[in-house]
Amino acid sequence: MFQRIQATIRKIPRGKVSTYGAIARAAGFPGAARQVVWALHSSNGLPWHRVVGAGGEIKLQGEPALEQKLRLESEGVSFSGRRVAMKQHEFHFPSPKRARKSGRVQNKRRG
DNA sequence: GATATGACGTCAT
DNA sequence: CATGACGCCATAT
Repeated sequence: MFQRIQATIRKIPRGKVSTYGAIARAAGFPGAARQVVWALHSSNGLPWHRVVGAGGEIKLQGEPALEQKLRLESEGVSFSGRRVAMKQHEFHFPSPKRARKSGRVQNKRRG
């Protein structure tokens, strides 16, 4: 479980951020945003600072909140007041769509 | 099993 | 935008 979530969090590249819900979904646990938190609590080498709340809002408080903002800015992430510029840094996880190995296109329907 | 907790998300006021 | 309420799920006691 956490292993899956942690792996998902690690996929977040630098200069990008994601939300608890999105991570949970990408990990395969829609609605398990709280579990993402637990995964973060696990003292691992996870890029926790790249995880923010819905709308790019930093859910931390006090010093940790400042730390995350500092770390993100250090990666080139811009802020809109006290929130992350999601429109520029929201990381979209790769959809689990069956990848076509031979560059084969999917059944394209006449449009 | 029940209760309490937690870096959440969404809706209603 | 701020506050209140509910839903969600694993963990700890």
